[in-house]
Amino acid sequence: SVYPRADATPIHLDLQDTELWSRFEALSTEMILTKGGRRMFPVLRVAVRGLDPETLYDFKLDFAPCDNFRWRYVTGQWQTNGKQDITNLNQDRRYGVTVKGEPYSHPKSPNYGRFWMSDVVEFKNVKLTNRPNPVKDDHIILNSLHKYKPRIHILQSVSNGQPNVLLETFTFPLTSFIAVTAYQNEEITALKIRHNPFAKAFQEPRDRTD
Amino acid sequence: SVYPRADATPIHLDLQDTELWSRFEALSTEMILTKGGRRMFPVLRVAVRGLDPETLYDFKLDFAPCDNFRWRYVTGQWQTNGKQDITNLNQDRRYGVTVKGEPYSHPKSPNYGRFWMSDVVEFKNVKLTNRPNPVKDDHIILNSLHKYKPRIHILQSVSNGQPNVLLETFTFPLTSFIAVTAYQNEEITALKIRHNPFAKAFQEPRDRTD
DNA sequence: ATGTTTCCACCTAGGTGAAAACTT
DNA sequence: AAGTTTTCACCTAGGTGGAAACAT
Repeated sequence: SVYPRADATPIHLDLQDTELWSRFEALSTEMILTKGGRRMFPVLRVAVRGLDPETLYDFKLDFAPCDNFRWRYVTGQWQTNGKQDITNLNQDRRYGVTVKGEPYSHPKSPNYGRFWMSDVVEFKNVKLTNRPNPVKDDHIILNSLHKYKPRIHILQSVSNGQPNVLLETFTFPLTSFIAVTAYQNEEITALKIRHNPFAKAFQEPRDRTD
Repeated sequence: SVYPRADATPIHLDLQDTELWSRFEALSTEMILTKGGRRMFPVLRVAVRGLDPETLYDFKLDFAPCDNFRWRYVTGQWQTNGKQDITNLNQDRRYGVTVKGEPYSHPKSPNYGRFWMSDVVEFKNVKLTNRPNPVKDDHIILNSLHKYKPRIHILQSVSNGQPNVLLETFTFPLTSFIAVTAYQNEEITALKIRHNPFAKAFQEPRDRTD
């Protein structure tokens, strides 16, 4: 049995770190794919409002293709190949156009609205890969040199053998990116190194004004 | 509304690593308390059977006092002080005799029976402390030189504002221990160093027969 | 030519018991 | 004397981009 929403408050997700995302977006964000799976940086983080505190939800993440092109980086610019490439798309009954495989389920799913709203929800452990059949369920398969936008799906968790109910899907245009196996734009590399603590080995000392 | 159990299958928890626990138990197990919280070693791990796959459960862990004594280690033996010490006990309406504070909630709670039964449930991140008011909710307060036995509580997660229903409590006598701020029995220290990978710095090379 | 894979040094993050300092 | 607290070197575990090797 599905719990009806207690009220008509709209569900609202506030993307965090918008200033950082904007700096990447201004350069065209790139995300690395590896066989073993690579985390996203920046991490997709959202503050949540408008859930029923006592209802159970799943949070899921996937990546919708922004277009049907293959992209290339030439003379400092991202360009499309000109021709469409639809071999990597498929249609999912539940979520619409997306990529192969299941969406990534936030590891705290299922949980109550009260929990999801109590702190920023972050997808820091999802890993992007180009391996066709990843071993772990925290891996999402993407195609290199294709452009994607992250989507968060909120489902009402009903169980009792019934499929969960998709309540709403949120997309975050500011966080769209081109998947790559090696960084193309060296300004992107520099921005990753500057802000990702795990890349500290590559930081050069910098003055305090930036 | 509470889901009735689908059948009368008894819930069953199988303690894992019983051989290792036995070796500690034979020496009287000790667990370290620190201000910042210390993990247990060995880790409490159980295989679960008999849950309804589609019903939602919480798994909780706490520590029941084995007695009302304060213990001391003299001339290679653990002895009671002789006098009772009841200042550190209190009574909890839901769980019976236990220690101060809330039980530790397994971080995957709430989840479906199907999930809990799909793999061994391990409480590797719970931390034992003697700090009166721990900052984190993964800390459990114990009293040094007192003896405890771990208990796992299985609750049916109902939410909708109602309190969860305690279905059953399991105790694991083989895993009982005396809480200490420094190891007393050097054979316990040696056994910890031999089997805990984080203590590898203190391992001496040993032959392959043990 | 273009794109991918592997291996690596160098980090983050945090779990060990030892030993010395401290408390009562 | 007995027990606690702090600091530390040394680990586990795993996330970075670079660079060279590899593939097509």
